[in-house]
Amino acid sequence: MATIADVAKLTGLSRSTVSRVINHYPHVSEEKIRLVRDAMEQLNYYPNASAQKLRNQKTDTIAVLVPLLTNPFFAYLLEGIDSVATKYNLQLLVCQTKHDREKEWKFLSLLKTKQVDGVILTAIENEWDKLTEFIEDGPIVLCNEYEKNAHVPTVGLDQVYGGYIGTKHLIEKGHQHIAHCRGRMISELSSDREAGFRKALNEHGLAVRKEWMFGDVSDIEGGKRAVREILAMKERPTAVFTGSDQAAAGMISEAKRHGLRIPEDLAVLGFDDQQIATITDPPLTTIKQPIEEIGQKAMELMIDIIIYKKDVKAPKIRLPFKLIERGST
Amino acid sequence: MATIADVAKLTGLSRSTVSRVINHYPHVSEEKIRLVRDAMEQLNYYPNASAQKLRNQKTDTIAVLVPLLTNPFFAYLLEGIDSVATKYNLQLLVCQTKHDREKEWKFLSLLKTKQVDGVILTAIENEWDKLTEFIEDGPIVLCNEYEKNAHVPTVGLDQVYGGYIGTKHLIEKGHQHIAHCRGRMISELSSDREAGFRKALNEHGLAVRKEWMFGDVSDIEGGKRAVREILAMKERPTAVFTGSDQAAAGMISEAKRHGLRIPEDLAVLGFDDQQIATITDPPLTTIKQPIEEIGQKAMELMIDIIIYKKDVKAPKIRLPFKLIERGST
DNA sequence: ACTGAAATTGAAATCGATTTCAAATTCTCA
DNA sequence: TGAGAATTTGAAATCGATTTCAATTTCAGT
Repeated sequence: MATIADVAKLTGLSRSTVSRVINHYPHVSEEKIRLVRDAMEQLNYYPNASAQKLRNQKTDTIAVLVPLLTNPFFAYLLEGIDSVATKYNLQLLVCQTKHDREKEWKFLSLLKTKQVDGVILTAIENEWDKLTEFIEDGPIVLCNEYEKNAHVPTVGLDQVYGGYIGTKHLIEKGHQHIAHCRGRMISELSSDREAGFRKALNEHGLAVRKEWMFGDVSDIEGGKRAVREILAMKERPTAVFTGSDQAAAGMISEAKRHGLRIPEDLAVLGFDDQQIATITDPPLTTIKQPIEEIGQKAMELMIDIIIYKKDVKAPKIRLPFKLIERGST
Repeated sequence: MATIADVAKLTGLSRSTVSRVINHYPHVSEEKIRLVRDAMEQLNYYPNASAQKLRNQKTDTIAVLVPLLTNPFFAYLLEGIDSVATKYNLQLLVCQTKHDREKEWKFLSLLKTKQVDGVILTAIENEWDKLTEFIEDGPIVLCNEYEKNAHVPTVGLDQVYGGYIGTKHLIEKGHQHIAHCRGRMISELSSDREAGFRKALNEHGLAVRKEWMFGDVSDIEGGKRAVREILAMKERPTAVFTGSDQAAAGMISEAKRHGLRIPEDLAVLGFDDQQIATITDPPLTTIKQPIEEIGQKAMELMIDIIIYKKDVKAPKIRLPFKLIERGST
């Protein structure tokens, strides 16, 4: 492998001058520039990235922690993050936590070893108090999932309100018996959404039935499982408000398989408005989250911090969302 | 930031000894080990990754090039790759090409700058001849997509045979008018599958109708589009063999929306056996690819090369697959 | 107590770039 | 023409680790 010293030797110049050419510094004569360029070509020289990172004290790499690569929600979030990263020539180190606290911890340690310039979290596995120590090691941006007392930039939605309008929609459709499938129990996002759900029921004098509250439902299989539980009940809900289109699609499929009609026997409301929402039968009524925008915004904040060195403080950015009515409710 | 020199100074030892402790070398006295450990803790010291990479001449990072993060097929491929990478403590630099030749080129150049120890390709955008120059810069492993005369380790399926048995299944179901939706035109994988399709038709004396051959169909939207084209035809196929479950799901949804019955009016055969295949109505008959295994195998080959320094040559590994009959055919 | 082997430790070189500082050269304009 | 400024270039320090080589100390077994 050719190094900068080889180029210097071949041209008869110093490493400094070669470096100046590589980095387009002014005050290098045209003649030497050409000389160096030719030598680099001839030697098939490429600067060693590790050496540059060491010297420049930055890596131009951002770690993105996602719980599950195969969950399309996070794929779209990544897509949003990637679209902005690409524009600024930043690399993405994709880290899958599989909801494992230790993995999350290990990945955050990339900040300590200066392997990345920043971390974007799309979920939170550990207690936030335990994660605060990493803040001094480099910028952390939170997106999608959030944490009320986290003093870091955050991008997300008003999930209480999301839960509220979704539930209200079902009530307005005439439902009195409404179930709720939430995501993980440790998720503040899910808890907020549930709070919105409860608020809507309360306002309309409807009771919250705890046997109709399902936890940890976040994919197709989870949706199917919930339906099976519902089918085993004497008293069944007539509508379900679900935390993701994946889960909702699983519910519709399983419910139909057991002879229920959607929405007559069971109305299903999704969340996200993913592609899958258009191919269920009937198509899903859902609350559209601007997933890619959430990712973009998060990466833009990161860029403000690490590239433009702005002091962004810890803004809590809330993006808008809306209900999209299709056939499932 | 504390460096190894700070630890050395605090302990009164040399950097060498500290380094030995960090790397668990033998021949360091218990006493000094404790001393160094304490100092590291006290100074909150973490070794600088860039410095280590520079010195060790390896990055423990693999670049994975995928065309599209939001395509679930590649998400599962990534999942397979990641599962093995995690086991060996390798980082994944995820690079989305968006089917762009220049991006692919740029990402492959990570090998030249020694930013990654190897590259896994899951698709190919440039002419293979143009990519061969990168082989000398570091190991390249091909998975999913392949290239007949590429002298690099490759993991995939016998797609000709896949196309053949899929088509044969439709023929055995009594269909005489069969359409085919393939992926990108530059994909050898897609071409092989199409070859299998043609072979099956030929063997049964059925003609290939070029207006029933759809190119570039690779997601839900593509499937819907193809159905709209079919509906506009005077002579319609009675069955479609599609290159992905995504596309097949889109077709079923759109066909039903226009009043076609599945499979009576239009039989749809998918490919991959993704989660979505179980929630369409009727559920999808499909050819199951062991997607995650493909990814795992590819990463295992990479590990044989970069960790175990095996001379793996350029094996072409072909994994098995099978047809899963559900309701759509 | 002595000898050869093993254990323990440190000084200095090295990985491959960038940047500072200063020296040498060229330019500008009174 | 000469002084001061601007341009051009290189030597050496630096980023933060690892490793080689050699020196010293300790150990095992007579």
